[in-house]
Amino acid sequence: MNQKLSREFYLSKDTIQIARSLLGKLIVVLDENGQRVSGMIVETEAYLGEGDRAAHSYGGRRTPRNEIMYGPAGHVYVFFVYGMYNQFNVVTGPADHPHAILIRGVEPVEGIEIMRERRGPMKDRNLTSGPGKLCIALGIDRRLNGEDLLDDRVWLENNREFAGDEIAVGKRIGIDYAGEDAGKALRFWVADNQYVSQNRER
DNA sequence: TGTCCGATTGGT
DNA sequence: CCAATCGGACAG
Repeated sequence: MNQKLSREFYLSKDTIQIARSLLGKLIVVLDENGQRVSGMIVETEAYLGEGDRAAHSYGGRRTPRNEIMYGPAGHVYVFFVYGMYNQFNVVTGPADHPHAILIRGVEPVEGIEIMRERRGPMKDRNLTSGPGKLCIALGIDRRLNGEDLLDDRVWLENNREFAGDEIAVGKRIGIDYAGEDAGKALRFWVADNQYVSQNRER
Protein backbone atom coordinates (compact mmCIF):
# COMPACT_ATOMS: atom_id res chain seq x y z
CA MET A 1 0.00 0.00 0.00
CA ASN A 2 2.26 2.78 1.25
CA GLN A 3 5.02 2.23 -1.24
CA LYS A 4 7.61 4.65 -2.50
CA LEU A 5 6.75 6.22 -5.85
CA SER A 6 8.79 4.79 -8.74
CA ARG A 7 10.98 6.58 -11.27
CA GLU A 8 8.25 5.84 -13.77
CA PHE A 9 5.82 8.05 -11.84
CA TYR A 10 8.02 11.11 -12.41
CA LEU A 11 8.53 10.33 -16.10
CA SER A 12 5.31 8.80 -17.40
CA LYS A 13 3.15 11.91 -17.54
CA ASP A 14 3.61 15.59 -18.33
CA THR A 15 4.42 18.03 -15.55
CA ILE A 16 0.86 19.37 -15.24
CA GLN A 17 -0.58 15.88 -14.87
CA ILE A 18 2.03 15.03 -12.27
CA ALA A 19 1.33 18.25 -10.37
CA ARG A 20 -2.32 17.18 -10.10
CA SER A 21 -1.56 13.59 -9.20
CA LEU A 22 0.89 14.64 -6.47
CA LEU A 23 -2.12 15.82 -4.44
CA GLY A 24 -2.74 13.17 -1.77
CA LYS A 25 0.78 11.73 -1.93
CA LEU A 26 2.94 11.59 1.20
CA ILE A 27 6.29 13.38 1.58
CA VAL A 28 8.39 11.35 4.01
CA VAL A 29 11.60 12.66 5.61
CA LEU A 30 13.61 10.92 8.32
CA ASP A 31 14.62 13.04 11.31
CA GLU A 32 17.99 12.89 13.11
CA ASN A 33 16.82 9.78 15.01
CA GLY A 34 15.57 8.00 11.93
CA GLN A 35 11.92 8.69 12.77
CA ARG A 36 9.45 9.30 9.97
CA VAL A 37 8.12 12.83 9.64
CA SER A 38 5.53 13.08 6.89
CA GLY A 39 2.79 15.18 5.35
CA MET A 40 0.13 14.72 2.67
CA ILE A 41 0.58 17.05 -0.29
CA VAL A 42 -2.41 19.40 -0.65
CA GLU A 43 -1.03 22.17 -2.91
CA THR A 44 1.36 22.21 -5.87
CA GLU A 45 2.55 24.52 -8.64
CA ALA A 46 3.94 23.48 -12.04
CA TYR A 47 7.01 25.24 -13.48
CA LEU A 48 7.33 24.43 -17.15
CA GLY A 49 10.94 24.97 -18.07
CA GLU A 50 12.60 27.12 -20.71
CA GLY A 51 9.39 28.66 -22.04
CA ASP A 52 7.96 29.61 -18.63
CA ARG A 53 8.87 33.14 -17.52
CA ALA A 54 8.19 32.16 -13.89
CA ALA A 55 10.63 29.24 -13.90
CA HIS A 56 14.25 29.50 -12.79
CA SER A 57 15.08 27.71 -16.04
CA TYR A 58 13.36 30.31 -18.22
CA GLY A 59 15.19 30.99 -21.46
CA GLY A 60 17.56 28.11 -20.77
CA ARG A 61 19.11 29.75 -17.71
CA ARG A 62 21.40 27.12 -16.20
CA THR A 63 23.38 28.00 -13.06
CA PRO A 64 24.76 26.16 -10.04
CA ARG A 65 21.52 26.89 -8.21
CA ASN A 66 19.10 25.39 -10.73
CA GLU A 67 21.42 22.77 -12.27
CA ILE A 68 19.38 19.94 -10.74
CA MET A 69 16.35 20.99 -12.82
CA TYR A 70 18.28 19.86 -15.91
CA GLY A 71 18.93 16.42 -14.48
CA PRO A 72 16.74 13.32 -14.43
CA ALA A 73 13.20 13.30 -13.05
CA GLY A 74 12.53 12.17 -9.51
CA HIS A 75 15.19 14.29 -7.85
CA VAL A 76 14.80 17.07 -5.28
CA TYR A 77 15.36 20.74 -6.12
CA VAL A 78 15.64 22.84 -2.96
CA PHE A 79 16.43 26.54 -3.23
CA PHE A 80 16.71 29.38 -0.71
CA VAL A 81 14.75 32.65 -1.00
CA TYR A 82 14.11 35.87 0.87
CA GLY A 83 17.16 35.31 3.03
CA MET A 84 15.36 32.82 5.23
CA TYR A 85 13.19 30.22 3.52
CA ASN A 86 13.78 27.01 1.62
CA GLN A 87 11.44 25.78 -1.11
CA PHE A 88 10.95 22.09 -1.93
CA ASN A 89 10.49 21.03 -5.56
CA VAL A 90 10.21 17.74 -7.42
CA VAL A 91 12.07 17.60 -10.76
CA THR A 92 9.97 16.14 -13.60
CA GLY A 93 10.41 15.39 -17.28
CA PRO A 94 13.35 13.84 -19.11
CA ALA A 95 16.90 15.13 -18.66
CA ASP A 96 17.57 18.53 -20.25
CA HIS A 97 13.86 19.27 -19.86
CA PRO A 98 14.10 21.55 -16.80
CA HIS A 99 10.62 21.27 -15.31
CA ALA A 100 9.78 21.15 -11.61
CA ILE A 101 6.84 21.13 -9.24
CA LEU A 102 6.84 23.34 -6.14
CA ILE A 103 5.13 21.86 -3.08
CA ARG A 104 3.19 24.68 -1.40
CA GLY A 105 1.19 22.90 1.29
CA VAL A 106 1.06 19.60 3.15
CA GLU A 107 -1.22 18.23 5.86
CA PRO A 108 0.76 16.81 8.81
CA VAL A 109 0.51 13.00 9.07
CA GLU A 110 3.43 11.55 11.07
CA GLY A 111 5.73 13.32 13.55
CA ILE A 112 3.40 16.21 14.34
CA GLU A 113 5.10 16.77 17.70
CA ILE A 114 8.45 17.16 15.94
CA MET A 115 6.86 19.66 13.55
CA ARG A 116 5.45 21.65 16.47
CA GLU A 117 8.89 21.81 18.09
CA ARG A 118 10.55 22.96 14.88
CA ARG A 119 7.92 25.60 14.16
CA GLY A 120 7.47 26.94 17.68
CA PRO A 121 4.19 27.92 19.34
CA MET A 122 1.41 28.38 16.83
CA LYS A 123 -1.88 26.93 15.70
CA ASP A 124 -1.55 23.58 13.95
CA ARG A 125 -3.05 24.95 10.76
CA ASN A 126 0.01 27.22 10.41
CA LEU A 127 2.48 24.36 10.78
CA THR A 128 2.79 23.39 7.11
CA SER A 129 0.40 25.68 5.15
CA GLY A 130 3.01 27.30 2.89
CA PRO A 131 6.17 26.36 0.95
CA GLY A 132 8.58 27.85 3.49
CA LYS A 133 6.64 26.61 6.50
CA LEU A 134 6.53 22.99 5.35
CA CYS A 135 10.29 22.93 4.78
CA ILE A 136 10.88 24.01 8.37
CA ALA A 137 8.37 21.48 9.73
CA LEU A 138 9.68 18.57 7.67
CA GLY A 139 13.34 19.50 8.21
CA ILE A 140 14.06 20.21 4.55
CA ASP A 141 16.93 22.51 3.59
CA ARG A 142 19.52 22.87 0.82
CA ARG A 143 21.43 19.85 2.08
CA LEU A 144 18.69 17.81 0.37
CA ASN A 145 19.17 19.57 -2.98
CA GLY A 146 19.86 16.97 -5.65
CA GLU A 147 18.69 14.06 -3.52
CA ASP A 148 17.15 11.14 -5.44
CA LEU A 149 13.55 10.49 -4.36
CA LEU A 150 14.25 6.78 -4.83
CA ASP A 151 16.93 6.88 -2.12
CA ASP A 152 16.27 6.86 1.62
CA ARG A 153 16.69 10.42 2.88
CA VAL A 154 13.44 11.84 1.47
CA TRP A 155 10.82 10.25 -0.76
CA LEU A 156 7.16 10.22 -1.79
CA GLU A 157 4.61 7.49 -1.11
CA ASN A 158 1.17 6.60 -2.36
CA ASN A 159 -1.49 7.54 0.18
CA ARG A 160 -4.81 8.61 -1.32
CA GLU A 161 -6.22 10.07 -4.52
CA PHE A 162 -8.08 13.28 -5.30
CA ALA A 163 -10.02 13.82 -8.52
CA GLY A 164 -12.64 15.95 -10.22
CA ASP A 165 -14.03 18.83 -8.18
CA GLU A 166 -11.97 17.86 -5.14
CA ILE A 167 -9.12 19.62 -6.98
CA ALA A 168 -9.13 23.41 -7.41
CA VAL A 169 -7.04 25.24 -10.01
CA GLY A 170 -5.71 28.81 -10.20
CA LYS A 171 -2.80 31.06 -10.98
CA ARG A 172 0.56 30.67 -9.25
CA ILE A 173 1.57 32.78 -6.25
CA GLY A 174 4.35 35.33 -5.99
CA ILE A 175 5.43 35.38 -9.64
CA ASP A 176 3.83 38.61 -10.88
CA TYR A 177 7.06 39.41 -12.73
CA ALA A 178 6.28 36.57 -15.17
CA GLY A 179 4.14 38.60 -17.58
CA GLU A 180 1.44 36.59 -19.32
CA ASP A 181 2.73 33.39 -17.74
CA ALA A 182 1.70 34.81 -14.34
CA GLY A 183 -1.96 34.29 -15.17
CA LYS A 184 -1.77 30.68 -16.27
CA ALA A 185 -3.68 28.06 -14.28
CA LEU A 186 -0.71 26.07 -12.98
CA ARG A 187 -1.52 25.94 -9.27
CA PHE A 188 -3.45 22.96 -7.93
CA TRP A 189 -4.85 22.40 -4.47
CA VAL A 190 -7.25 20.20 -2.51
CA ALA A 191 -10.47 22.18 -2.26
CA ASP A 192 -11.40 23.15 1.31
CA ASN A 193 -8.22 21.73 2.86
CA GLN A 194 -6.99 23.92 5.73
CA TYR A 195 -3.31 23.31 4.92
CA VAL A 196 -3.44 25.08 1.57
CA SER A 197 -1.24 28.21 1.81
CA GLN A 198 -2.99 31.29 3.12
CA ASN A 199 -2.59 33.24 -0.08
CA ARG A 200 -3.39 36.94 0.02
CA GLU A 201 -4.80 37.04 -3.49
CA ARG A 202 -7.54 35.32 -5.47
C1' DT B 1 33.10 43.42 -6.39
C1' DG B 2 28.53 45.96 -6.16
C1' DT B 3 23.80 46.17 -6.65
C1' DC B 4 19.24 44.50 -6.94
C1' DC B 5 15.67 41.48 -5.64
C1' DG B 6 13.23 37.23 -4.71
C1' DA B 7 8.50 30.58 -6.48
C1' DT B 8 7.64 33.94 1.84
C1' DT B 9 6.31 34.81 6.33
C1' DG B 10 4.69 36.93 10.56
C1' DG B 11 3.77 40.96 12.86
C1' DT B 12 1.66 46.02 12.64
C1' DC C 1 1.08 47.22 4.77
C1' DC C 2 5.93 46.24 5.60
C1' DA C 3 10.40 44.64 7.48
C1' DA C 4 13.37 40.68 7.92
C1' DT C 5 17.56 38.74 5.83
C1' DC C 6 21.06 36.86 2.55
C1' DG C 7 22.40 34.12 -1.54
C1' DG C 8 22.10 34.21 -6.46
C1' DA C 9 22.10 36.49 -10.90
C1' DC C 10 24.02 39.73 -13.56
C1' DA C 11 26.33 44.03 -14.78
C1' DG C 12 30.70 46.34 -14.87
